[in-house]
Order: sequence, then C-alpha cells, then structure tokens
Amino acid sequence: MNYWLVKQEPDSYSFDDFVADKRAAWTGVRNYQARNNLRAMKKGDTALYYHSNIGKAVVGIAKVAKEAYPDPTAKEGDWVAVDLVPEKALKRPVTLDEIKTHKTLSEMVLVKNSRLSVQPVTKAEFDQIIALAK
DNA sequence: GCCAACGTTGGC
DNA sequence: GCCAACGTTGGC
Repeated sequence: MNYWLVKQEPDSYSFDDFVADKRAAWTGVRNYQARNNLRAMKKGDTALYYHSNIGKAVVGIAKVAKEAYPDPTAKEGDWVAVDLVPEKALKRPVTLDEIKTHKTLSEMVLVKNSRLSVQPVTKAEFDQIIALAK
C-alpha cells in the first residue's frame, strides 16, 4: 500500500465537493512527473487531499478506486486519469505552516516541490499528518 | 496582485 | 542539444 498526496484548489473542486460527488475522475493532469505518479497508484492506495492557495492544508483522505486509464479529457498525448473516492475528512486540517515546522514533514515533496500536483508520501509522513489531525 | 520556481517550447 | 523566452503554479 502506497501513500500519495493530490492537490486541488478548493475554488475549483474542494474536498466537500468531492464528498458530495462520492467519486471523482482525477483528470486534467498535464505534467509528466504527476502522470507517472498517477500510473504508479494501485487500487486501495491512500491519498491525502490538499487544498492549495486557499487554506493551504491537508483536509481529507481519499482512496484509489480505479487505477490509471487514458484521460478522457486529453485530446492528444499520453495522459492518464485515476478514480478516487473520499474516505473521510480530517478532524482538523493540517496546514502547510504546521507541515513546515515538523521535522518529519519538512522533507515532504509538498514542501520541496510545491508545484507538483500528484506526489508520493512516505508512510512516516502520512502517519505524522494523521497524528496532527487529531 | 506580485513574483519566484519550475516546466515547456522553440530558435539556433 | 542548448538555452532563452514564455506560461503556469502556488505561496506570500
């Protein structure tokens, strides 16, 4: 089981929207690194849901419901999408500020390469985020 | 709203 | 194949 972090601007698709939909096709990724991460996702993997720009916090947890398939929104090029389902909202969002101040989390891709929209997360990082959310 | 960081594009 | 120019992202 692997851990991931997906990023979304709450203005365009918040975690609440996601929960209301019960399932989302994660389409529109047009970055090679992010695409490779999508490809590496396995059904049942866990992903943190991060709100960029507004909030700047991890707000929820999602599960991979369907592994990578060709992105239907891509007219050309070799792009993929996955399907995600919401698992649960965190009791308390874990903000980017907090993440930066924690030693275990300061090496996260989120901090090092903030622009990557689909990123791997280590188990240690994941566990720490969950602990902080309580 | 600004701007730094990064990725992509295109001229050479 | 290099690198300058450009566009986009996202933190501030």
